[in-house]
Amino acid sequence: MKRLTLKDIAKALNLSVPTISKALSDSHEINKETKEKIVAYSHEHNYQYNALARSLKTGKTNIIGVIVSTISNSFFSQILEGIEESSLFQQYNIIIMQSRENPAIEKKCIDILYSKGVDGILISPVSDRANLNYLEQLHHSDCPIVIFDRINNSVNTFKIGIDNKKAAKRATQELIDRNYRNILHITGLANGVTNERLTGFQEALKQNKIIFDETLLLRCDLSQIQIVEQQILSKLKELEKEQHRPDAIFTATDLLTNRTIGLLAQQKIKIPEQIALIGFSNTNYAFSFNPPLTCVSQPAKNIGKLAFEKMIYILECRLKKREIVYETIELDADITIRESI
Amino acid sequence: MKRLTLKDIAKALNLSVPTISKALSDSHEINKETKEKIVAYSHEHNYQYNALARSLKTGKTNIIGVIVSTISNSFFSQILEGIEESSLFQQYNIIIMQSRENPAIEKKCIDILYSKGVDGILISPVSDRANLNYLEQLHHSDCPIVIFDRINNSVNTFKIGIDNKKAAKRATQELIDRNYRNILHITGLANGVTNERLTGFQEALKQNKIIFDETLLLRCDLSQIQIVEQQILSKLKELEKEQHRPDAIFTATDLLTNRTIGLLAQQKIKIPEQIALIGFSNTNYAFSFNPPLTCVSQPAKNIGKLAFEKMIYILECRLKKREIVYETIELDADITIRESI
DNA sequence: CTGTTAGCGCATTCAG
DNA sequence: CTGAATGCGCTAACAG
Repeated sequence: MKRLTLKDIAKALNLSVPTISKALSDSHEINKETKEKIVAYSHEHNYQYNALARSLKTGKTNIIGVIVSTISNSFFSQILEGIEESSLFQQYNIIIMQSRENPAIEKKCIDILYSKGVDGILISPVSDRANLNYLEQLHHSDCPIVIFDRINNSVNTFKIGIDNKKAAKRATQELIDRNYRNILHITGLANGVTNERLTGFQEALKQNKIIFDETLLLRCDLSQIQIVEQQILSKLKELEKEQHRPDAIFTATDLLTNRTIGLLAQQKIKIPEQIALIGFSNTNYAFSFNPPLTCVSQPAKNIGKLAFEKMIYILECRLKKREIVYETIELDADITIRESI
Repeated sequence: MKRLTLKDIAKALNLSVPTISKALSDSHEINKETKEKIVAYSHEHNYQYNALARSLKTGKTNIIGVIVSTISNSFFSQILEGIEESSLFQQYNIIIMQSRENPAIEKKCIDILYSKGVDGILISPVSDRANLNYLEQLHHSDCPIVIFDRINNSVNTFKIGIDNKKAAKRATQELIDRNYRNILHITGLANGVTNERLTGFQEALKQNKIIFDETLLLRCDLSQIQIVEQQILSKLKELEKEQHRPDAIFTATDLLTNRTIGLLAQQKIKIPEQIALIGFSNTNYAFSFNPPLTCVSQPAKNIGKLAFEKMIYILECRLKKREIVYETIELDADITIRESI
């Protein structure tokens, strides 16, 4: 069984191709009875229009490309769910690609999406530099870009994320309010998001007249889980040895929070009695942790939803030749108090 | 800046469109120097071929469609990661869609993917019936199908999943070996996968001469999380009241495992001292749970990888007009022993 | 109301 | 080695 085309239907019903096309798009130009005949036939034979041909003709694919670093990261998968949900609603589809924290792969993803003729690209960029010029250039030609999550850059478009500094500051303040003073901050290697969180952490300390202690800062290489665990463990041991055990830990990413809680359990260090823990975490599992985790969770699904909606807005404006005023939207992250601090 | 086409390049270099086309695909027909000139120009101006036009011409999109029920479910997001990884390797791209456990949406997803001209579809079908005839029909025409995860159906194609009965039987046996006898099985409403797990559970009981007790079976409506929690709670209370508290729980899905562990903590029921717990769980977080969770975890990423590879195999065979012998591959699920039983 | 013509961008004949 | 002609399936402009 080969794929049915307008031509096939036209031949079968002794009509012309454009007539079929118009009938199926419910044009008022077509006689009611012929229309019904055509619709009936095409339903019966399960006609599906060829989106490639249509897009080639119309210049519109109704596909939005999405680039994240890792699909299975729960933060991103929640964003993706938000995007997918909105896209369904708007008759759009999405192509998802993974940049794997690698600028070269990211470039390739962008190129592929562009060659597929996506109507726009939603992206959480790998780095603060790398492909940003390229994205800017695309955005100002025929492929609009909306940036989410990692919004600390100069691209002139819509950017949706959270106020990381503020969220980190609040989390730190929660610890300080409970009289924790020696707070170990565990974060990733330099990148926009974690840097902002570090700043928030430091500001909270300063505001409370606590002097920032370099030894209470650990930067982990997040690319390999074993290295992360090893780094955290040796930091804990180092501090232990110097009789400088922190009374609380603030972890800057989901992964770090997760591993830290597991490692503390393994070392039989009781949370929060011996060390308190607050962290960024976007899993639904935080309440099942040991103990139930107090955490900062980002409105991930909503970030996805907003990013998608802004894209649609751009596409509409361009269609109607309307001026666009870009904004950067920083949503608030929730702090959920449970039992770990 | 408008998109560059072959025509633009041809005009700029005073050559014809076919010459450019051939040069860029590195055809031996083209003179080395002209080729270099063309390649240089197209690089400099960042030419990206129009995949729509190419696909329309060649009849191949190099896109594989993937349909899962929910992207953010960690089991599926791991499968997706496996698929994406393999697809990158093979120069394919994937379009991911969510069926949301709804046959009507599933049908729509299939139609959209077909209309986009995907070269094939990987799917974890919503139900054991619903769209299976349709899938079978597509598979035998021009859009091959590979089924993963929910493979308990009669479609004649490659099917990749795990042996659910076997895995459930092993998990149950682990409990029995530790002398738990009153085991509560919490599962979803009827579907292929959970039914098989139930069968495995019952077989293990039978083999150990334990009589299956209807009151120790709870079927939850997984579509709403609140309902799930309420159902579990009232079951626990009911059993409590009848002085029939189970000594162990076996949960059949990731979601159920997660909520159960949280609820038990909330009710101050100690695991495993008061009730032991083993469950299907595909999160990386199991070891951070309260207590670290003994669980059955499926080789999700590998399921995705295999499903994709089988699809490529089908496409190759069809191209070379080779006979295909379909198989159903049931991978083994690992049981990781931690501290909850 | 229906049909004719044209062209989206590309790859694939086949001439020259 | 290069170019002219053709068509993938569809829609849009126009003619009848």
